[in-house]
Amino acid sequence: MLKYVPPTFDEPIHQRLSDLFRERISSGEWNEGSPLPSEAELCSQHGVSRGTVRQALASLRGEGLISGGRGKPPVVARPVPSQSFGTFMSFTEWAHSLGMEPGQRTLEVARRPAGEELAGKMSLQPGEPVIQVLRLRLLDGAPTMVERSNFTAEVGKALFDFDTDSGSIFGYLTSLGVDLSRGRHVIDAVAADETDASLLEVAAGSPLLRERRLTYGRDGRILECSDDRYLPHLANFVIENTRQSKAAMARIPQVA
Amino acid sequence: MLKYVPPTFDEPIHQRLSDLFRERISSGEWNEGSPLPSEAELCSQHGVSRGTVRQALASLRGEGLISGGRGKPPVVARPVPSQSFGTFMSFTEWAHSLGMEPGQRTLEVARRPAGEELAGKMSLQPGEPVIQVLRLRLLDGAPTMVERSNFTAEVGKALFDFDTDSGSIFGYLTSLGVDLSRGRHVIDAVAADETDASLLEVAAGSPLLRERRLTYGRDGRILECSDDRYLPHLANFVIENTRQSKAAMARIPQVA
DNA sequence: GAACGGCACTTGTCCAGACAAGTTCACCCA
DNA sequence: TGGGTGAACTTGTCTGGACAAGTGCCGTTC
Repeated sequence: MLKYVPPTFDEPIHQRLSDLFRERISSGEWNEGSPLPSEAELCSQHGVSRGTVRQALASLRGEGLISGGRGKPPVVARPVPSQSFGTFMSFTEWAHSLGMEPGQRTLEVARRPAGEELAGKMSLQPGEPVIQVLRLRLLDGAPTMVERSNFTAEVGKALFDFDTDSGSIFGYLTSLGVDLSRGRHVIDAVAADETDASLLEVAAGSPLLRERRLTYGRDGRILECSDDRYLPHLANFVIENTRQSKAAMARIPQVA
Repeated sequence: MLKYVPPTFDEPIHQRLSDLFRERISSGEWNEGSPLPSEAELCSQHGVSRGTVRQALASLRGEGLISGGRGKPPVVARPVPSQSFGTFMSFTEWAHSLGMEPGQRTLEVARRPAGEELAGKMSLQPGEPVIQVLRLRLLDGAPTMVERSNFTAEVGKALFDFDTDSGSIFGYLTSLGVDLSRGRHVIDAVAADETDASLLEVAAGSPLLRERRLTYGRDGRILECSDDRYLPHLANFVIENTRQSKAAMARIPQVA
């Protein structure tokens, strides 16, 4: 075994290794179905103990990136659809990840007192002010989604200084240091109302794929409550699950 | 440290421990926000080495069930919505998990040659036989979902010996040793056609939440291709994601 | 040429130890 | 009484070792 290599950049070795292995997989250097180097080789190449290599590999196994059993090195598993927090939460970032041009047309930015229902959803008092934004979102110039967002006044006031036609509210708030930390998404279907129909250029009553989202800050407070309505032929949601790993998703009987 | 306890039931100790810990969390014995016993206590209680305890805890960390850092024992994290493979894949199992009565009415079980499109989806030759099942699914007697399933002939022929009005095809095939191993689900919205509308007792054109599923065997072959259409006020999908952990889900631009 | 057995190699499990980094509590001093 | 320091305790990281279970290849025998 080669000599001990101390951690650099304050990151533990096992994390650096797992990051490196992830990169090798995503770059195609280690491609689907191909075996990884043996543990002994990895220990030798990186000058670390077997336990450290195994810890890095365990992390990849937990993510479903590799699989295998005794006697043979692990192989790279089938890619599982997943998206980073930012790509999933931000339409703009999503469009860019597709190599498509995001667009937006703002219909309204308003400060209003929250009604009973909205206040309940956002854990606010009825009448408490919220900032509401209504936008049409486009992909490569095609109307794709109607977005109705409600932000707490504290967070949303910054939007009066932001050109909501320029792009991602998620990205802008994040750049201001707003810690948007967790999302909860409920997916269902609705009929296009008059506003939806007009903006999306479909008949009133057409089925739309609806995603209702609550976005939480680090302290668990709800910062955003939104309702996005997609043309279903332009956007879907895909998920995979296996016997070995639970999907962090559930089918629920009624709207929360 | 106490003496070595050999594994029983062919399951490694670390897995037995992580299963036990999961049970303690889901039963509420270790409830949200409360710290776990220290590693030293767990080692002592279970008569195992610290490495083994840490391996079990690492598994729970990877699932997001516990979190924490140096100097303090981990705490139980916020519950994340998730469902087991069986509960997500099987309407019957899902209903039972809700404490609701599942029901089904079979409209048809037929053996037919696969058309071009279906054959393509199922990696079959056009004209190759498939077994098609059309059923209405009910929750507590209320029409909830129209299910159109297509099985390979090899798997689906068993259904001619099964009373499809009695319950879960997924459960039945599994009991026959059919290894239904992985699912891929695409979620969108469609307008109810005449059949849907009539079965679900809604107006034609009403928005339905559609889940299209491919079910794979262990060897990666597609065994089932189905199209489930839910009344959106009776069933939704919920998912949560955080900056720390990717959701195994993606928004995609078009139907695969 | 095919089948079987043995051996070398591989991964999976579990143990033990050491050290670093972080937390908490008790005691002492101002 | 309050604040600071040190020690005990806790988790995180890394090392090394041993043994079991599984794989694959090579050699020998039929």
